[in-house]
Amino acid sequence: MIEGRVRLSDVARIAGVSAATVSRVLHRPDMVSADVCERVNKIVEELGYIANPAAQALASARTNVIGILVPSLTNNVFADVLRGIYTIAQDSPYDVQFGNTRYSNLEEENLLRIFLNQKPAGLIIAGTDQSAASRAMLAQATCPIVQIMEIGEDPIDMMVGFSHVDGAYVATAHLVERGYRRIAFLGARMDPRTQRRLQGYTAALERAGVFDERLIVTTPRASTVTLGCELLCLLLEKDLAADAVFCNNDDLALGVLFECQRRRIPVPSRMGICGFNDLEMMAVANPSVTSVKTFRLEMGEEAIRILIDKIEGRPVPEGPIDLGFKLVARQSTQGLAR
Amino acid sequence: MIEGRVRLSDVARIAGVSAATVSRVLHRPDMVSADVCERVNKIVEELGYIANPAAQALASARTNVIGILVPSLTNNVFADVLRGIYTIAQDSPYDVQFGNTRYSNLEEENLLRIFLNQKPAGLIIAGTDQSAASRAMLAQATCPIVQIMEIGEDPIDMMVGFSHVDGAYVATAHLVERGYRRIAFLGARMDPRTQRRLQGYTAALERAGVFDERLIVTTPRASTVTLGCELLCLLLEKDLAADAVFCNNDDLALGVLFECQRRRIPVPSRMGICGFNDLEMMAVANPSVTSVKTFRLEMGEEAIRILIDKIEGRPVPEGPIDLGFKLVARQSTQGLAR
DNA sequence: TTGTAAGCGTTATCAG
DNA sequence: CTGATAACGCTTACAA
Repeated sequence: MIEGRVRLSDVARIAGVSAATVSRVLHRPDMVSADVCERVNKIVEELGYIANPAAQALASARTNVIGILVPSLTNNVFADVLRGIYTIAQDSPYDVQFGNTRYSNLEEENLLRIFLNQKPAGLIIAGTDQSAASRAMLAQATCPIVQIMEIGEDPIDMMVGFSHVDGAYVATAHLVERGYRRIAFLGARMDPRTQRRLQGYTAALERAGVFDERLIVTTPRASTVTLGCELLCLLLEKDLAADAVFCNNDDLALGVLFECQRRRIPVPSRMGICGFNDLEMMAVANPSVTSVKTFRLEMGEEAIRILIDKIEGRPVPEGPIDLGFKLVARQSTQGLAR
Repeated sequence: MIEGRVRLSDVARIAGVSAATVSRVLHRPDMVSADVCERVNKIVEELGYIANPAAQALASARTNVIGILVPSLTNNVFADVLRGIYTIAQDSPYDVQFGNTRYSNLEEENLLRIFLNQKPAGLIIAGTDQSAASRAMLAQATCPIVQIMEIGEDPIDMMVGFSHVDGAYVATAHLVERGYRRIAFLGARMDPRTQRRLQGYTAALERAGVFDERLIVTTPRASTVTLGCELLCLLLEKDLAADAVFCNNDDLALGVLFECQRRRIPVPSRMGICGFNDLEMMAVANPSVTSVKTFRLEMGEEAIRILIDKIEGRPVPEGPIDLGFKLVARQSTQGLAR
């Protein structure tokens, strides 16, 4: 038994070869004769040798770390994206390391500095609204980078997402098409993606000639179901004869549904409700709630897939990858009572 | 301007001191004269020097990484715990690194091997049901370890959690006390903590003399709101005159509520519903849903707090830390119609 | 209080 | 195809 950790040199000594050879067996087996390869592998196995990542990183000036920068780790939406990333990363030689920017450009810069300092193999970063400082750091980075969640102007490198403006536009147009006219917007957090949804909402209503700015109710607070209840209360207090709400996300929509039930406001005959993201529960709520399905899992999977492809020198699709969205019309927007 | 990354030696050269001194300024400022200290710090600042973590780890044979091993990163419950951990870790010199064991002992072993190989500063691991192999590895580890989520027998090192058996017992006893008699158990995933909740449920009903094994409906699938609907359907199909359900968690409970609404089964007058964890939305559902509040954020915070205390040699509480739980009775268990 | 110098465990260059 | 040997950037006795 070897005292302490098993090192490369231990494997080498026991296999009767040099450390360099063991290293080659592990990284470039094609450069080593088959029998040496096999013998070394057996000993690696027997000894349970695991490379010291610090030494590897130091010697090779690179790591197998893929850094992920998102504004929240726990929010349903990002949780799904992370799950997608994780799924693919599991079967790859890369370790993912998550950083939580907490919706702050400053925190993003700090994390970026730390991550980049580790010479990561690649980087995934949420959104397209990085600060100038972050942009500068990213521009200097030598590793591939994928921006996720949105599709936008001048990608830093690669990009996979969808148009929040269009998603909101389609949802709002659907409400108009179902006969709703006094359509409110309920928004929480008001991060860049929420702002874009507000844009889409506005565009759709202006096009239909029924836009009324007073129907927009927002808050910087993080969205929760409870907050959905509260925002609906705020809206109703304004007494603007709202007959539908487009919610920035499904948590709010569910809260609106609960609050309507509590106030005996019939959904959808007196109040239409549309959410965003299409969380699993929207389909089974009662009434079921219309939402805009987004492909969060797929976004994570695709992002890390093309990132790894690029890291390993394989060809990747040209230009931003638009995963789109899908309006899922359900009971909650079936139209007003006639 | 220095080409490439700024190294310790660059700082040393410009400050006119040795590399060792710079290292001391950064780690043991008390060993260095005040003015040298100040001068070095200024240059570190100016140059934007950030230590190469790989070199640090290699030279010092330790890291500032705290490893976190949980069965899921996205499940609401763990998401909250992780958030608590993150909050505290942010203001510490430690980096947290998450590992997802996906409810598998085997994956846990593999991750443990990888983590331990990095000589982490500390480890947080969910649950008390580690495999023999994992236990052995943990026993050999030289860093402090905190087991979270549960309180149980022979802690490996430190422990912070609560009793799932007791939580379920109290919830079930509450249903009995409110007059329900045909109380079903709906459980998903059936991980160790769910099993213990089932134990508590069973104990409470046996004590009340109303235990009926046929009322237990479980599935290995992961819990979702949709699954709550499905499990209730399964239960009702059995035609056992169930008059209440204790759900393994709040997702299921919400699904049960929706399904009851759909089937026009009045809650709570014909069907009582109790969840577990007390997610934010339970309070605003309609009717509001009774649940067992658990202190997930606090669990994460406390776990990493005592871990860091121990790492840094400060005294830590003796024995497991029981954070308890709290039954929150709401409309959904107000009793049967008389 | 400060500097010198020897590693830490790999990888990579260059011969052979 | 394989083996020496010199980095990689930092920490830490040990000396001064």
